[in-house]
Amino acid sequence: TGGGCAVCSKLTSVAFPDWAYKAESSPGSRQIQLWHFILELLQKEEFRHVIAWQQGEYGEFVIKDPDEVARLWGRRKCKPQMNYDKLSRALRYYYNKRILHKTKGKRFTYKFNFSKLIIVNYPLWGVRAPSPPHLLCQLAFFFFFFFFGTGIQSRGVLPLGYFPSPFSFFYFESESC
DNA sequence: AGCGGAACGA
DNA sequence: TCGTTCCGCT
Repeated sequence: TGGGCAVCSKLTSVAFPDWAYKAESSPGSRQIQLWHFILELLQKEEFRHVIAWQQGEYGEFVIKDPDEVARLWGRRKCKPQMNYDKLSRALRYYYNKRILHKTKGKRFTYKFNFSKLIIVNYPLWGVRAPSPPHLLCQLAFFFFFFFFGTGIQSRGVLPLGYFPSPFSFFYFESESC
């Protein structure tokens, strides 16, 4: 069912669905989710040749090497039989959840719905890193995306590379298969 | 390449 | 619930 997060609700007066705030991949918590993993790869320069942000629109990314992304995802989930066909099916389930959508006409290109993702996840950020600077930054982003929504055109004001950094708290290198 | 139904499972 | 696996269709 819908569910709701007490902390989120206090900060925003809105109850979010379960998937939105149960974002942790920390020990004892739930497993990593695919869109976290995608964000993680996007964040690291060493994977630029595999997956990268697309210039032009915020949140849009291109999978340059589908086989490699699938291999990496399979390794993380201990699913050696993973391939792009299966991975892309998982991505397609995000369409209805409004986490992602497909950029039509552009091969291997998808776009994050950042307005939704960041709004629902930034309150969580405050729980984990409640220091004043973080809170301020978090609130700034919150209102930025609240008012500007998802269809923001990149004008070079905010470098694309800066974008995924707020998500770094999601990820913890770990685990072996 | 991309889509979405169906069965399945942890 | 979030994929994984498989697959027919476009």
